[in-house]
Amino acid sequence: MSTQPVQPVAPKPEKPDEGKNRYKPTLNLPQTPFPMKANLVQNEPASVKRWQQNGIYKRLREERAGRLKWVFHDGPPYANGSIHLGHLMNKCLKDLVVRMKSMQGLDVPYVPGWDCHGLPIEHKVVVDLVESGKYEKLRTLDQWTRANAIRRECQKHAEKYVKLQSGQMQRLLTLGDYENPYLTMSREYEAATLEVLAGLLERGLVFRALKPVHWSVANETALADAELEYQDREDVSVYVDFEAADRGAVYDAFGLKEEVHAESAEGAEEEQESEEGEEGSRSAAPAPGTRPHVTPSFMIWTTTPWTLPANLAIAVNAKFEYALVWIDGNVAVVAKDAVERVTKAAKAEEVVVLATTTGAKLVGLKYRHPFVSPDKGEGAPGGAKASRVFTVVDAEYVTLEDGTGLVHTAPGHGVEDYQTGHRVGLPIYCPVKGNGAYDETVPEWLRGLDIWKANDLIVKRLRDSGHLFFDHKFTHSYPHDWRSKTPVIFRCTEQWFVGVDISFKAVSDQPSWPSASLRQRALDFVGEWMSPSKLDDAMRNTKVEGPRTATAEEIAGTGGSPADRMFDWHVNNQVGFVPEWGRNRMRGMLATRPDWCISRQRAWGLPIPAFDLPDGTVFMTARSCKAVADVVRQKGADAWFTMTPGDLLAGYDAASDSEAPAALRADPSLKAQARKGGDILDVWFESGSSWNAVLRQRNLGYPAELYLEGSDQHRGWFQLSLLPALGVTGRPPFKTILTHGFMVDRDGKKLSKSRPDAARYEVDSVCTEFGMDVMRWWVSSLAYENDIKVDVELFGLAGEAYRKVRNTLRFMLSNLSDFVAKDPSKGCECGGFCVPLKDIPATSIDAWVLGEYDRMATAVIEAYNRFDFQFVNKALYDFCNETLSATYLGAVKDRLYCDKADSPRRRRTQTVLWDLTDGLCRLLAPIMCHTADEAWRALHRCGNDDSRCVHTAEFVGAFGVGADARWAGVHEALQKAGVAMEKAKASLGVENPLDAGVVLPDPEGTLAAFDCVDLADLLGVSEVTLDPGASEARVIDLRSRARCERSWKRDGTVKQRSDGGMLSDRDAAAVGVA
RNA sequence: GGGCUUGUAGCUCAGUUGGUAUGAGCGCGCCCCUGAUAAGGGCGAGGUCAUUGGUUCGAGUCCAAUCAGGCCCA
Repeated sequence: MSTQPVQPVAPKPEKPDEGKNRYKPTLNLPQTPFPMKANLVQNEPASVKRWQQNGIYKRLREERAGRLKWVFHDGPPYANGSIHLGHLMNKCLKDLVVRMKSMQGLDVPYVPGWDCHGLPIEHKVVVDLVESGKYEKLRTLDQWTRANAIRRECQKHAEKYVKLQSGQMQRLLTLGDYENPYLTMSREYEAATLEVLAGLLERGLVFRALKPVHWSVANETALADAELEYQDREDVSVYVDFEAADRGAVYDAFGLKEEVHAESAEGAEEEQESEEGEEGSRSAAPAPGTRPHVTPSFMIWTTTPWTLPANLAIAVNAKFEYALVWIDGNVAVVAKDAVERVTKAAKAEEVVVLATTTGAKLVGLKYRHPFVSPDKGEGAPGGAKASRVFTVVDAEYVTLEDGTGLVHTAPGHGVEDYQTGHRVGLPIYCPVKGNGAYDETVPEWLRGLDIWKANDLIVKRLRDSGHLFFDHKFTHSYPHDWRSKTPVIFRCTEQWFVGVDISFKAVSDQPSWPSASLRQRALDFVGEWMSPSKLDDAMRNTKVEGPRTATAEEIAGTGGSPADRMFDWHVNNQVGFVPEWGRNRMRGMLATRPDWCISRQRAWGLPIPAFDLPDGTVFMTARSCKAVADVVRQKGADAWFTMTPGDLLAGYDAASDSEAPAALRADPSLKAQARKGGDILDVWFESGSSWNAVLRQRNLGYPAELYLEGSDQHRGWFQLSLLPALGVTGRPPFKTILTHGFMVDRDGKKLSKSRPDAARYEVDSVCTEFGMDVMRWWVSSLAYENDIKVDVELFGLAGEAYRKVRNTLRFMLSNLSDFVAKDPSKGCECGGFCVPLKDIPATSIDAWVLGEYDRMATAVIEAYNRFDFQFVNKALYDFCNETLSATYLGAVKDRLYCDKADSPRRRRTQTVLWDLTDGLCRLLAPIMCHTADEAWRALHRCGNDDSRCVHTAEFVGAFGVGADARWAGVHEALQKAGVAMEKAKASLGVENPLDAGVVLPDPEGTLAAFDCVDLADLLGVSEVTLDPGASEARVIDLRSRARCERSWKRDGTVKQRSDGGMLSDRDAAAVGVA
């Protein structure tokens, strides 16, 4: 225990004016049921419930029916797992857009949706089935029944997460048609997606081609990246010499001159004889810079010798330097920087670099395949021009980290190889069948052989023929099929594509369509980058266009006609981008994107309605696709798995379909013998069809005004919506694209799920710790176009700002407890205590604050319309903090408290407070939906049964009370006086402003037009007087003057009254004493 | 490695067509009020504008390179 003596606490000296509180009961002190503590955790869900019960979304749509339409379209999140902070921000930004447009009197439909198909769900479901042992049973079923069983499980999974996420998103206080969301797995949606596919087929944009995919030999199926497991595996690494077909050309490329001397003729003969190798005549290395009498080779490296039969090219990097090296009697081309590594590994003895050259010089040189002879019918059909001769090509992806800098290229067995093959016009050759055995196009000794067994055979063959420079076994990480645990291979399979460079085919209903390709059309609509000033001009000169359902003039009574201020990024028929640099980004991606592979070999998705005819032709036309779409609309995509081809095509008349295969047209009954294809559509095709499945199918309006997603969607949803929409409708599905950035941690690094405090960043957790209105305030404060830093500290900051705004509202409400308003928007002429706004003098402090509101609200609405929520946030905060809390409310406190309750001056101020609170709640409503509604309902005295709601109201852009233009000068003078007051504190010892008076200089007589009591109240002093002769503000110590016991002012009128109290004239009148 | 993009006070951000950083809010420090009170108000301190080089009479602003991040590709 402390032994320090306890100091007796001296009783506080009684203040001289003990009777200070004597008049307190006579004051009009603030009073309100609107609590300081928000208790958002309980109250927000209550608001959500009330909005749901009152059907706010539906009511809003009904009230706005006939107004100008503004269609926002939601990109579907994936129906898997709980939502995270990224969803929170994304959905809140969307909600801000929907609400702020709605509050400008526009009709803004918003249908939330979910992406339901796809691998992540199927994968999860199959893992669960395997773990529970049910999968083994499924294996015994046929392909279609098994798929159907898996699909049923997937559907249950998707439904579960749609429900979960829907609840979570509504907890974010977002407003939308949650009763009728769109699901990509619903029948109507699926049918609409197939109609998009049919539209593309009609224009001739869909085709079938080979593409390498990860292939499981064990299960004979294609695998997605998520289905790969990396395991260690021992393989053979081989360095193979591919002989040059024209030795002279190679030496020329290295700048080695033909040596002209006596033996040259003889030497030439020797060369011809030694074609098969010089193993017997190992000569000494020639001097560097001289041309050896040996045929050089291109040395490649591979760890998959089984792909060598499919070799169609050697790739080099044009930028690298390559060496011509003498290695123990052979001459090989190897990247200069790889020479030492390669020869050391092979323990070569004599290594001499004879010359070097750039990769660019090697491009176009010819080489011979070591064992494939096209002239014997081996190899790719039409692959080699002459016997065994192939070409060296350039490829940027060639590196020096492994191998020789020369890359064995088999377009049928690798993604990069495929792209290179595509680029230089090689066939996509894959001599390996689905079961992992070679087909009939390989050399005889390999035919029918399993590729893994062929590895050793090929190595032996190369060694025997002298083409093997070096080989060794090594262990590396290699992809395996997650289910069978067997190694996967790259294998070309037939896939469906949407071609981006195909000219459009004319169709009957749009005969005049230009034939430009999808890529060209997309680039045209994305357009060129615009400088900020050019963009500004363009926007100024562009009038709003689109599917008007009402003219701007028809939007009556929307105060200040927001339509006049409508801000449209969509100009010159080009898509608008927010931020503008998105245009460049998208442009670059469109310019370089490959054809779109739209087929997948899975069960959980929308089937591609293609059929194999008995003669082996694959058949899918626009009309057959539509016929299946009709079936899907009735029965869902499951019909594909349960119905027969004949039934699926029952509504299809092949005889009248000019696109149908000839055999089918001749004999339409063949369709009964067709076999259903096993491919499903890429899920991106489904979400990329939402403009049709949602906007057009539900008659919401097309195109959408805005798509809003993360910037990753420039490649994803934006682009993959744009392409099909252009193919089918000829127009982009959106007028403007808005992108936001991604969340990073406090150090600007990518967020990791394993961060130690991850639990605090769960959506549920931030909702409980901070409340959604705080989180929404945080979202509105973000510079969302860049990376977004997330940190609980920042949420705390948002919480403080929230409390500031809340307290400002509370203070205003608390001063309206005795105020009865009668719809001030109609001029306050009927009953109530409202003072008509037109009666407010321009020089009054009330006119000033209304003028400030007009300025703020106008700027805020403009900022809303350019999606600059950060500006909105700041403007609203500053208005609450500076204009109201620090300035106006501080100044009018005295009259609110001390004036007689029904004095005209007090009622005037209350009128203004009422209007400000009402207007402010509306402007805040898109951001803090719960609190704005809570305050607005408190203002309007809504009881529990009253369904009125701020969210169906509209913004008040301006009250139109002109404030005197000289107010700016007044505030400047007051600012200076404030600084003088600070100084006076020290010099005069006046600490309480009410103990002071201020003499303001007024050389031009400007201030004389204003009420000195207003000025005194703004400064917080007891009295302001003017001095036209002064140049600086002067502070006067008024402590010798009597002080009003009620208002504490020393205004010079204070004297003893009939009740014995010291009161000023105003207070005496208010209390009713003489 | 490529395309797009970010880097201004401790923190979040303004900084218009190049012309001295009047920067703003929060936080921090000092003070006032106690009739907005787990509130309200006033004043003040804080920055070599990521680094380096260039263009210019003059650069946070234009150009180039570098460093550290982000998204999408490879």
